Amino acid sequence: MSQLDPKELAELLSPGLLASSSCATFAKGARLFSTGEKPSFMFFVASGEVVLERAGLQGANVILQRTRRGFVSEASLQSARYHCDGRAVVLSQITRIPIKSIRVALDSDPAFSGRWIGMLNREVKRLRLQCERLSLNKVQERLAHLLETEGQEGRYFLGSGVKSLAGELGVTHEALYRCLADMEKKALLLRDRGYLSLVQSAV
Amino acid sequence: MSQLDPKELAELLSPGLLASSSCATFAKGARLFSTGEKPSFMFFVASGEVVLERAGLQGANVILQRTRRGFVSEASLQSARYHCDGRAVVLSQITRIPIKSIRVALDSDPAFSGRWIGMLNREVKRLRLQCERLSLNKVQERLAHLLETEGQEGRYFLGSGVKSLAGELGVTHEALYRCLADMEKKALLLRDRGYLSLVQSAV
DNA sequence: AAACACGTATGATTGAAATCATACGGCGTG
DNA sequence: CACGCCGTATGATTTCAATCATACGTGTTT
Repeated sequence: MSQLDPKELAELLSPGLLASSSCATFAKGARLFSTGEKPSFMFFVASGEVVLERAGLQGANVILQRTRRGFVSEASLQSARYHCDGRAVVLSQITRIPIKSIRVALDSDPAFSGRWIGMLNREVKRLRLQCERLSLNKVQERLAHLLETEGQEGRYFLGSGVKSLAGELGVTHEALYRCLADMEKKALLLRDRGYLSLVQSAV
Repeated sequence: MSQLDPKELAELLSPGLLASSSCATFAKGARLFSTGEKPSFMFFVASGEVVLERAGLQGANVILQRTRRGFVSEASLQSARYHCDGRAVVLSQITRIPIKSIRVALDSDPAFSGRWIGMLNREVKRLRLQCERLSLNKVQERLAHLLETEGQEGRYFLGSGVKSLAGELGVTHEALYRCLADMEKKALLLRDRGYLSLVQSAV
């Protein structure tokens, strides 16, 4: 889930690891892995969008994470089984790196394992921010928080639609549509070709 | 924030690191660190309770994390500045490990850095679970999820009171009091000397 | 072309938690 | 001891999001 771009992926991995990795295309809706499977690859999303989801207690799927660029399920490195499903929600380019090779590299290449730790640290921070966001109780607050923390200068790309974003924010799509319409009407938000931009002094 | 007990701390650290670490007692309310400070220690909570908090947009403090046992703010390892406050909410025993020593050990001891990565992986998983929990929209669901995922066989220790737990669940203390009373009345929950236990078939 | 699925969008109703208010008991302190 | 502070606890009211319903446009499939 880290916010790495492909260039950063090359910087993170050692040349050997980069060589042992392969690319694959996943169609919209395709599974990367399923709950209970034994992890054998680390997945890096180069383009498209992948979600981690779990069946909720009442049957509704809960999105654990949504990744447009970066690693999916880093923790699978040391897990015997997946604890959630990984699925591409749009056509996605995925780099797959054998987990075995990563384990070897972590053991033998201190520089690489330092970079790996840095990636995990950033991920921990990101997740803490997401927890903070989900503990806000108004849709508008959550959206503003997302735009402030995840956007580039308050500008955020709405890749795979409002419904997907609603899931990430932990609200229904209806509530998010209303919130977007409200904020636009009040000139707190701009929508422009798939981008959301926060206008000054929006709370 | 990892769920390590003190024995696990000794297992995680190398002997040299363990030797360079020191213990300290923090009074209720005492600051471990403040936003903007330069990190110089890693803090491990041996007993008591520490929260990471940030001033919310409206002034109310948002709890990013609550730790009764385990590391606080692992990401400070590579951060120039703290991005939140660390505070003991009850009298706490804290082990402090110089960040410089940890950096040295990570560079020179592959076995240690492997254990460190494992700790970070567990933390990432824990945070994903917390996000999942916060995306549930009923208090009872969040509480049940907490007890199922964080408790020992559905048994969860209510260390520093209901108010603190309410903050962690992202609900008001009033709502949590009502939820506890309701569930007790319906015999879905047992409260016993500071422990919460889930009775079978509670959703 | 017709039928369909799906994302977008908005209206009406309901329900649950936030908010505001009040009260009680323990604990520490002047 | 009396006072205030804080956590606990519950009642009353408000508010906001969930839910249910409907409609429109687009792209795909038959």
